[in-house]
Amino acid sequence: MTKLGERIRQLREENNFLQKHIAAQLDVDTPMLSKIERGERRAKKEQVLVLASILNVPQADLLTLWLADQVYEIVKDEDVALKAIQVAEDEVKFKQKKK
Amino acid sequence: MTKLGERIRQLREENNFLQKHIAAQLDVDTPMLSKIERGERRAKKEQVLVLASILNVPQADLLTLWLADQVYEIVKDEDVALKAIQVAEDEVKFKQKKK
DNA sequence: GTTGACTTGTCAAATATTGACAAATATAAG
DNA sequence: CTTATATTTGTCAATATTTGACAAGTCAAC
Repeated sequence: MTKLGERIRQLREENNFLQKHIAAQLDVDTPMLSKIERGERRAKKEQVLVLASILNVPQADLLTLWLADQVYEIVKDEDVALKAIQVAEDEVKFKQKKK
Repeated sequence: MTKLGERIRQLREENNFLQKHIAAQLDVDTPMLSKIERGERRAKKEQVLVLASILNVPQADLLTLWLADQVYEIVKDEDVALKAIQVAEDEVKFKQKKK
């Protein structure tokens, strides 16, 4: 289960959309959307943006979940997961300052 | 430049080892080690463990940098980088609690 | 038992990553 | 300047991973 997939499904159901409907706009078949919702496949960034517009939420919201899923996937089985995330976070903060 | 690559080079120079020497123990050629040090190629996890033992530092230290590099690579160009990292961090913390 | 929504499994095609090599550059020594 | 050693750069085929598409499956409502 991915954060993004869960959120997409939640929003889709709130809006009473069928997978068929969303999938068509993403230009994939329903099995693919099903897999994205269940976290079996990763959406493309471009698809995340389209999803945000279909589901009427800010792009940043879904992009955040999309990235968070990828980060989590990398560290999830590691003892040093938290430490690694914090090192990366520090670097992001450092680079942002410089900008 | 990656955190891991910089650290490897630093440790290698502190110990006066040549790339040739380290590369042999990693079972790669020196161009490959050069690229790992400069962050042009990613080391395998197994190689990171060997590096820790060659360079006499705790495995966790290098693994942390190795993971942090990967996390940073994912989020580095994104506006929501920080938020995404924090979401992932929350999930790591949550899962750790459950264990 | 037919329909509609969704899921599962499989596969080849597209894409990305890897390791190896030759060649280039850099540095230092004689 | 020429040689020797260390490191870097560029390229390429081999390998691995990801992707999209399809057929077939489950499940629930009717």
